[in-house]
Amino acid sequence: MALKQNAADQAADRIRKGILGGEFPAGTTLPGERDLSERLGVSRLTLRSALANLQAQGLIEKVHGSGNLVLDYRERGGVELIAHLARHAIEGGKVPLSLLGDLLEFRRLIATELLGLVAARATSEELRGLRTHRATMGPLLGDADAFMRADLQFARLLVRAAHNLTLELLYNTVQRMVMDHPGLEAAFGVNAPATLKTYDRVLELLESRDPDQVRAFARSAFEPLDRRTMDRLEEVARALEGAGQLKKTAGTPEAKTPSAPAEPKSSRSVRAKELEE
Amino acid sequence: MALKQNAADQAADRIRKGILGGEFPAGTTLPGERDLSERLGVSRLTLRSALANLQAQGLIEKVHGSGNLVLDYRERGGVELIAHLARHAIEGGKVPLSLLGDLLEFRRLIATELLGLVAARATSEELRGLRTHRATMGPLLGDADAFMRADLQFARLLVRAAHNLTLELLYNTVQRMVMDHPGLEAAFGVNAPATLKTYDRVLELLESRDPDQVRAFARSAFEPLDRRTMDRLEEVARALEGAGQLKKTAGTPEAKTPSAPAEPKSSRSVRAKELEE
DNA sequence: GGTGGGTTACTGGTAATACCACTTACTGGT
DNA sequence: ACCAGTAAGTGGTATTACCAGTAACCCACC
Repeated sequence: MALKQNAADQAADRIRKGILGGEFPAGTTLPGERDLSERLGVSRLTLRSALANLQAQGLIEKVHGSGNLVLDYRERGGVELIAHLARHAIEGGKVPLSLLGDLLEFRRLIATELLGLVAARATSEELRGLRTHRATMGPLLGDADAFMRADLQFARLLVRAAHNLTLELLYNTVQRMVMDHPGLEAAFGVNAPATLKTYDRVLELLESRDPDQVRAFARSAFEPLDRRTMDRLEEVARALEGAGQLKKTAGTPEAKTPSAPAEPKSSRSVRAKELEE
Repeated sequence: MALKQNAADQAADRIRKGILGGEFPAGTTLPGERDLSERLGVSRLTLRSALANLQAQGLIEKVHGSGNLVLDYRERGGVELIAHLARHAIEGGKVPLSLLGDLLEFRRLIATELLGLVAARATSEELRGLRTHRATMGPLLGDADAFMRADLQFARLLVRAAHNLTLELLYNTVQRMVMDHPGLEAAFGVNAPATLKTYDRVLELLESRDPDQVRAFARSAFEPLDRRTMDRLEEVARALEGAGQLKKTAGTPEAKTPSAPAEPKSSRSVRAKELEE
C-alpha cells in the first residue's frame, strides 16, 4: 500500500478486497476484463496489470479463453497475502489480533531455527562482525529511526551468517511485507533496551556454538516479548471497541491454544515504557 | 514456468537471466522500455507485463520518470526466486547442489517447527484425521502419482493442524515453487516407504503432545533423508560432468553439517561460481 | 563567475482500439 | 442420440497516442 498507489495497485486492492470479502467466491470466475475494467473506471490494460498482481499472489488463475478463476486463498495464496489480509481487516475497522499473532509467531519460529544455523556454521569473522555491529547500537538508543535501521542491519548479518540462501530470501519477503504496509510496524516495532539485552545473550550463546542451547533460549526469550506486544495490541483493540466506532475482530475461527499457559498481565510499568517510543 | 509460457513470461525469463547473470548489474537501470521491448521482439505492453513480474519478485524497482532500477536480489529478492535461480542454473547446464541443499534444509526447518506447533495445539479430531489419511496411503505405494497427491494432502492436513495462517500461506508458496518448476521435483521427490515409516513415528509423537520430542525426532529423521537426496543429486551432477557435456557444479556436499561447528569456506563463493554462466 | 529557474528530452504510466488465440456452448446436421 | 462445425464469449498481444513524472542542461540573472 504505502503512499504511492498507482491506478493498477488501487484496482488490485479493490478486487482483492472483493475476493477476500466474499463478493467473488473461490471457484467462480471474475467478471470479464472488459466489463470489470469499466466498473473500476480504468482501462482494460490497467485492469490486466492489477490481475497479474493478484495472480502472482495466488488469488486468481488466468485461464485463456475461459476467464479469471478465483482461487481459495487458504490453499493457494502466497505468504505476502498475510500483510494484505491484515491491512484489509484494519481498514475494515478491526485489529486482526489472530493474524498478527500468527505473524509474530512465524517470525519467532524462523528466528529460532535461524539462530540454530548461525551457531552451527557462522564463521568467526561473522560472529565478530555481529559483535562489532552490536557495539554501535548502544549509542543509538535515543534515535528511534537510526536504531531501527541498525536493527535491520543486525538481522541482515544474522541471516547472512546462516549460510542459507532460501532463508535469506524469505527474510527479504518478510521485511518487504512490513515495509509495504506501514500499519504492521506497530506489531513489529522493537523494544530497544530489551532488544539489546537479548542480543547480548544471543551473541554469547552463538559463540558457544551450541545450536540446541541457542534455540532453547530463543524459544524462551522471544515468546514473552511477543506476548507483551499482543497485550498492547489487544488494548488498542479494546479501546477502539469501547469507543463504539469499530467492530471487534473475529480472526480465524479455530481455537487458539498456545503451548504455554498465558501469563495474564505483564507489569504495567514495562508496558508503559514500551509505549513511549 | 513449466511449459505454458506466454510471451510475457518468456520476456521476464530472459531479463531475469540477464540480471542474475550480471548483464544488468544491481544499481544500474535497465534499458528503456521502448528500447528493451524492441530488442526482445515483443510489444512494450508485453514487456511491461514482464517487468511487473520481476518487480513482484524484488528484482527491479520501477521509478516513474527515471527508469527500471535493478536491485540486488540477495537483499531484495523474494523466496520465489530460489526456484528461478535453480532453474536458470539447470538450464545453464549445472546442477545447483548448493541451492537445492538450502531449499531442502529450509523445508526441514519449517517442518520441524511446524510439527512442534501441531503437537502443542492440534485438536484430537485433527490428529484422528491425520491417522485416517495415513491409513489410505499404504495401498497407494504402487501408484507414484496418486501417492504424491496423497502426500501433499497429508502435508496440508499437518499445516492446517498447526493453526497458523502465515505458515499455511508459506506452505502454499513453497508448493507452488515446486509445481511451477518441474526440475525441482527430483529434489523433492519422496521416498515412499521411508516416508510412511517416518509419518507413523511422527503421528505417535504428536499424540504424545510433546513439542520438544517431536522437534527432536524431526531434526534427527529428516536430515539423513535429505542427505540421501543430495547424494543422489550429486551422482547426477557427476554423471553429467563425466559425460563431458556439462560444466562442473558445486564441490563439497558435506559442507552442510548442522551439528559441526566447522568453519568451512564460505559457501557463498561456491554459489557465486554456480550462478555464473 | 556562480547560482537559480525554466525548458527540454528523456523516463515510465495510462488510454483506446483492433485483432489474435483459445474455450465453450449452442446449433445444426447426420 | 450423437457428433461436428460454428459463433460468441473469454483472455493475450500489438499499435498508437498521449499523460506524468524526472533529471540534466542551458540561459538569464544576480
